[in-house]
Amino acid sequence: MVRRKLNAPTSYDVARHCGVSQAVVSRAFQAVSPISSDTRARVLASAAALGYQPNAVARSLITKRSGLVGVLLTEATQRDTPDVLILLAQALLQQGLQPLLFPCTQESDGASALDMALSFGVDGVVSCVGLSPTALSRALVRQRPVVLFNRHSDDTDVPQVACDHVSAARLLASRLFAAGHRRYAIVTGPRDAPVSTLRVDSFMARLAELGVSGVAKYEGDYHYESGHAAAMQLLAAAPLRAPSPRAEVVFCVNDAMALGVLDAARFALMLRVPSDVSVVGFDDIPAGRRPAYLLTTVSQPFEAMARTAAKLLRQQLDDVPVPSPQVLLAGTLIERGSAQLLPHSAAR
Amino acid sequence: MVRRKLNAPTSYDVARHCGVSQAVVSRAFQAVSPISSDTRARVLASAAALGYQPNAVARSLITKRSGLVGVLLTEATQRDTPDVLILLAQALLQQGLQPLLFPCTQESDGASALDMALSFGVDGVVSCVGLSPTALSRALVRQRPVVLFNRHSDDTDVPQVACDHVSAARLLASRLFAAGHRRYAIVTGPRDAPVSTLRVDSFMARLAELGVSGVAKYEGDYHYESGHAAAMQLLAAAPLRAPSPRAEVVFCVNDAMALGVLDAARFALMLRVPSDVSVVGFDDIPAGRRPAYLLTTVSQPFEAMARTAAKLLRQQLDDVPVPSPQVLLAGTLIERGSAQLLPHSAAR
DNA sequence: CAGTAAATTGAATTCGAATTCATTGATAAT
DNA sequence: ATTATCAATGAATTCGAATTCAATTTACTG
Repeated sequence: MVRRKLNAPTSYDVARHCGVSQAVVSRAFQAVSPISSDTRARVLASAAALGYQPNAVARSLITKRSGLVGVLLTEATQRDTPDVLILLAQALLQQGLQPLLFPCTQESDGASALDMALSFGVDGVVSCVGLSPTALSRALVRQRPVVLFNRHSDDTDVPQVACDHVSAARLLASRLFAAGHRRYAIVTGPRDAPVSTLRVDSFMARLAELGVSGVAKYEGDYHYESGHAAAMQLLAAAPLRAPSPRAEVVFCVNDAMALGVLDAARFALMLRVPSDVSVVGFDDIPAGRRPAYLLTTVSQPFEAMARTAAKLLRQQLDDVPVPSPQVLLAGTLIERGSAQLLPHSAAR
Repeated sequence: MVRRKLNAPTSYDVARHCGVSQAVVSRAFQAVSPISSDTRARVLASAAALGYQPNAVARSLITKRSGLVGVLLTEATQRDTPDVLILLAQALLQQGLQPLLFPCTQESDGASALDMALSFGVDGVVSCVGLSPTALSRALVRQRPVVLFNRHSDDTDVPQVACDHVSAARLLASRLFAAGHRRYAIVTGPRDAPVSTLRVDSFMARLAELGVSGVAKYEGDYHYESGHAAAMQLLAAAPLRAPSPRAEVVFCVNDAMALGVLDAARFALMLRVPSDVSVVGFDDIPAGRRPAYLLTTVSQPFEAMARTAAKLLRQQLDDVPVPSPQVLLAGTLIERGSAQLLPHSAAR
């Protein structure tokens, strides 16, 4: 029986076709290896004729390098910042790494996703999911670098790339204060969302430094609807309590909720934005850029973050020492119509 | 020297620890295999103690099954319908398949991405990218099933899952006609975008059947801005040519452009929607649902499509014959404020 | 032209789990 | 008691490419 077409040709098939040994075929496909350029050309010609491509599985079994990178992400990552995934994928690809996806339903699934990724032989991991120290160490012990993406770990040896939520939130607070605002409300994310907590706490801390107190809080869930609901409560027409007149500014920890607040304010509460109330968000989602919203917000530098994460991974894989593994990239304040960030006098 | 911690424990380590042979360890990790439940328990205990997990690379070398599925997608897929990727990923995961991503810059990169995927040992492929017959056959010859996602191939043996763009576009045309509209304009996607062509042609064909002619066309590029530009030209205040008064309806082949049309109409041209002009889109992106837009559109059943694609793949991998591999799933017309789809009398 | 260094090549081994096949032990049937 | 049957186990082989090491060829030196 002739070799059944079913299986892809192997290096032995090429070797036979070309009249050399299998070892030579293998060498022909490596950048640097002891082989004459003449032989290499002949081998590559045979390979092309047979439609041979090296089997990545067999290769990675012996080299312990697969070229695969596990990408751990939550549904939330994908829903709130859909760009992240494709930007990460492209950045990894540019470093010659294939992204292998591990969507986690829960933030707590991270550990098992990581183990799964390791069993698939990934060379490293980019995690948009929080990872426990023990889970992390399982990867690190096996020399599988992990880069945290917009997640924090107390282990300072683990490279992290994140938007500088703290500075951005503080700057936002400073600017709003400078623009004259004194009464604030905040729409937070879920209680256990680390990024939300970070943004809220930093914003509040800065306000406190500036002497602002009595900030109203509403716990949202990152979705548009909860922003809408928050506005209905926070900005209700008749303030129930005398000491808390309506907020002048609503800071939402993400844009989706900010859009909900905007719509509720305008269409349900008949408030004008920004004259009656200002609204600021965080993330710079496309919808917020449109004339219908013109949301003032903070843009996260996802592209730079993705590139940095991929580069950090590449460096660690190449055993290049990573000097300062904790990279915080500054977000950009984007002033549109929904809130003014500078005093009138300061605006040109 | 003790076994260096570097490498993960292997089945031999477990075998030694447990006092059995490597073959037994292997068997303990398979669902059906000749092994006593007692031995299996002991092996699994040892495995847990050592932190052993079967090495998926070695396994797939011998079994020729990796549990990996190549997901081919273009940047456009990700940009225009970001949900698709995560829905696909989750659907595949539910079938026990890990998505390995291959983002293609060009629609024409599909073939090389497919080859790459094959060399990584994927069990099958879901392609959101068009694939040439020769590329397709390379996969099929090796028994790697391919499912096309929202792409068409003339090869009727290749399973395809898609939104029924034709029916949806025709229905949209019928409904708009029934609502009394007679003057139409269309904002298309790029000339070579297959999905755009399909939607436009079907819409036009139905209009032609209904006796409508003189439909204005504008070639957009799927982006918000081109919708805006299209509206500025199509709906310009002073109609330049007598025989083409302003369109009553603008059909955009995707929502992003429809939002551009809406904003241009309202904010730049000071037209009221839908009384001066109606706007319909296609895709049902989140932004179109918000009070600021209320876009009438067609929703693609991405979740069902993703589930179907994953199931089709699973079935083929399990050698279950796939009866009718071409699955068209109906889109849903969603009437919001930007266009009326039924005659007043028909509306309850 | 002998003699050594350098460049190529091939045979054999390796990676880790799955699987075949022969063997052992136990149970059931006669 | 004795053979037939079956379940459980282990030794050895396999998957396909990379790599080590020895063998061979080629090139160069004095």
